[in-house]
Amino acid sequence: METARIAQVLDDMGTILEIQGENPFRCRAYHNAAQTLKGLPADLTEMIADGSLAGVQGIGETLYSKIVQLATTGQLPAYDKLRAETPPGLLALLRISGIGPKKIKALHDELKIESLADLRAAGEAGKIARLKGFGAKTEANILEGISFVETAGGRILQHHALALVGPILATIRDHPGVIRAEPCGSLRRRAETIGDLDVLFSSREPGPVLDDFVALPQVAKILGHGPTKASVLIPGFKSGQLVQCDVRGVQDDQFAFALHYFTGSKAHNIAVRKRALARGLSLNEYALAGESKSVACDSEADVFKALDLQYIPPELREDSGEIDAAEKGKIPKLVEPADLTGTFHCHSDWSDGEATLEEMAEGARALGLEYLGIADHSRSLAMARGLSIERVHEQWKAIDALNKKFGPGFRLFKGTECDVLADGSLDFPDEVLAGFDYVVASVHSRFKMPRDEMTARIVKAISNPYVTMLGHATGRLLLSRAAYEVDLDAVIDAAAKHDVMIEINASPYRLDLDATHCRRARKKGVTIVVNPDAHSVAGLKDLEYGVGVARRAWCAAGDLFNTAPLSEVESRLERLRNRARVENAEDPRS
DNA sequence: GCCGTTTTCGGCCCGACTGTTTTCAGTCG
Repeated sequence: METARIAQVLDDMGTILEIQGENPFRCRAYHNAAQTLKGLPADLTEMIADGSLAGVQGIGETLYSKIVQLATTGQLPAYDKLRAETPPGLLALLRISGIGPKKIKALHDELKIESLADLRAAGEAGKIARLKGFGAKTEANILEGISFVETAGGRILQHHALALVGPILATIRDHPGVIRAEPCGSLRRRAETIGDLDVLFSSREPGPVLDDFVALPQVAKILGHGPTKASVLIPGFKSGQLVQCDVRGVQDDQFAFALHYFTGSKAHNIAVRKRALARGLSLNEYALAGESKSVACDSEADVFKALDLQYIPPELREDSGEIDAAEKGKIPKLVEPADLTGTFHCHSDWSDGEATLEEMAEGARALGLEYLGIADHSRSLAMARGLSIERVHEQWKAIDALNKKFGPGFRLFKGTECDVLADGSLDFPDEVLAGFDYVVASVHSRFKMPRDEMTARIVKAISNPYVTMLGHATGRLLLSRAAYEVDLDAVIDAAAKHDVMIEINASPYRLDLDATHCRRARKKGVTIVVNPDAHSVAGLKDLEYGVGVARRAWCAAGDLFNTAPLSEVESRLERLRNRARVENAEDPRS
């Protein structure tokens, strides 16, 4: 069974145990193990084989054997038993804000509620308000919560979250009483998608700032409003969608602690708190203090330092080895947007892009890049106006002319986003591929292929010596289309073997390869390249989202191909092309 | 269910806010 699926099973088990009223720490152990599995440093199967899984913190004897059983047989009787005991509809009730395991258990025990539909019926009949511990308000909130999960809820994409939080942050920063304000939460950690928006500010008097915040015109509903914290719903980008925004105010000498606390992740916070406790200190969102003393910190770096840790950037705070690394001073200097020297996977109006070659080049120069690779679609992708071989030759001439015009100092590269056909062959013959400076191989068709076939297809494409890099490795569209079935570890191994780079597709709709696999690919020696998949000049700016993924994957500037100066990029591409020529010359078929 | 240089039992992160209470449980982050 897939690691992600195993994590899901453990998560569900923890939740069912909660609803059954089990010891909360036992439940948490399941949730923690699920979290740990998602951030595992290597392939689960390998870690079972080499015994390293047994040493992982938080996975004891019991969970170890359950995980191994799931991984090898795909079955777990204990899970089947739990599911049989608990109506499946009960888990869905957790999505209602304000409803937790205790309330679900009470509703199930007292009213025989087994689904959202049951809950709605009970609420409309006024039965919920009569239960002990419930009341009229709770009943109204539950009914509202049901319509919320059915229509408005759900996560949002990073660029949408930024667009929503921008005006709120600006309003708060403009408030005369505000000293500092920052977005935190998953947005600051640059998570792939964002659940809700979190903003922290410092002020001697937070109350009036919050009063102004909840009075903002975009606020559709106030969920809570106290002297230091307020939660509201604001309209998102899909019609009817509402997004939760939480704002917290603290005193300025508390800001560093609060910023760390509200940035999370939860797992990271727990681990850091435990570390504080081991040093006789207690860490919360206001202070780091022991019995007799309190440690003043003006920045997060001070907080980490007080715990004998190197500064840990928000992107690494997932409790996936960062605390160990920080203790040993092994946190890398993460890549930054300014480190990028150019990028490769971009489209022009020769295929489905909006801008001309020259406009794209000027856009890249305006961002301070030294080179830009144009990789328009190949001939099979008619829908995206894929280029015929004839058009490819014409485009090369156009690029040559532009490069002559630009002179030294900037260069357009001739690339192609070449379709990987169903059998793993490429959409252009080798003699055409040989004329490009580089080749991005991407899958755009037959997404429903069985896993083995899809893996073999991509591995075969990667083994073509003309392929320079693999485009959007899983084809996923965040929040709208699942990844195709593929064994990414096999793909990563093949990329390492054939010296093929793997792209981080920086489009906020894709972010593909993801950070977890990207980190694994790096460990196996695969070179990473951040590409915006830009279809317009504005799309080039998506590079920053790709850098976010690279940072979450622990990448330093040197781990990426497109941080090297133009001359080095040219010579490496040249070397890779020569490799292809030599291999083909040795091939008895040619 | 996990864990251990105050250890093999007895802990396990902690505070704000809400709604139900009449001092607190549940939920959330």
